[in-house]
Amino acid sequence: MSISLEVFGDRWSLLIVRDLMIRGFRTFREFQQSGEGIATNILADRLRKLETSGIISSEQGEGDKRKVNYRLTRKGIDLAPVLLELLIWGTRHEETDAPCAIIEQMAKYRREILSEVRRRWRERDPRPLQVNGQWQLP
Amino acid sequence: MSISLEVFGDRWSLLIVRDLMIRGFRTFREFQQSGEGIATNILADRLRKLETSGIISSEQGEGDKRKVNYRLTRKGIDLAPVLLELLIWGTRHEETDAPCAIIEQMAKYRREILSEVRRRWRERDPRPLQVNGQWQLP
DNA sequence: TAAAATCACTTGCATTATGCAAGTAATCTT
DNA sequence: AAGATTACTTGCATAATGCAAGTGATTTTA
Repeated sequence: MSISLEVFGDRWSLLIVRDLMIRGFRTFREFQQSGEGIATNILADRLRKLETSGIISSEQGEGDKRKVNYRLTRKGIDLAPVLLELLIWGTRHEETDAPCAIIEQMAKYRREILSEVRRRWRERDPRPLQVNGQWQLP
Repeated sequence: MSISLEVFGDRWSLLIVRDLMIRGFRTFREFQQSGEGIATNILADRLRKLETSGIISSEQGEGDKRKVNYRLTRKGIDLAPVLLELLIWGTRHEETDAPCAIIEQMAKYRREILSEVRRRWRERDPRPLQVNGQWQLP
């Protein structure tokens, strides 16, 4: 009934979740340089809040100990259907340059996309699922 | 690919959309008194922005000319799948007091809920679809 | 039919959040 | 050993939000 404000009441949090889920981001640096233009203090704050609310987790990078790897939790990856519907909606109503075929494809292959999102999460596959608008399905 | 910031980058807009979609809200007053605690200036601003971005429309109330009736546009009602997935997610992960049965029911009856949401929108049926957590399906 | 109430807002101001640039500590590379 | 990289923090200006009160158009009440 209520809507989680820690993810949806904020300008940046959902973008972070999306980048973890489909762009394969892992580190602070990747978020910072992604071109969205989030300030580093805000990024740090949002990562902290997402962790506090159980949507992401963090662990020190193995190998390079400076790095911190962020990852969606189970609760976080369960946002996949929400995000997918949102992307379909956005593609349908916002992007004027998206061909109808792509929209229909996304809607048609919901299941396949979702199962691939989940597979990559489970197996910690870091490859981005969407590369300039194209879904990388198996 | 991108996420609409006029709806999802903000604390209030999505709540307004939800209230239009499943609580059957129509007027300024209803939003204001809904208990969420939105300030009237912010409410006015968000309604204006949602209208500007084509998600809601407004018209003068017939009968009482003081009233303004807000309504989702086609673009707005197309957010139904997003919102439903979000409610399912929220019920599953936030509300500790929600029985599993209700979650399963929501997930199972996606289609029915969506088609009822759309029917009520088409026919301008003002009854709330959810009354204290219970879906009012036909 | 005049006064009070209702409705959808607006205005002014204090508080809070955000953005920006610079800085820091730990680790890693050269 | 010096410089670069990483994940942040800090200080401060700017923008957004919240609060209380006010406005004008209508509608209801006495």
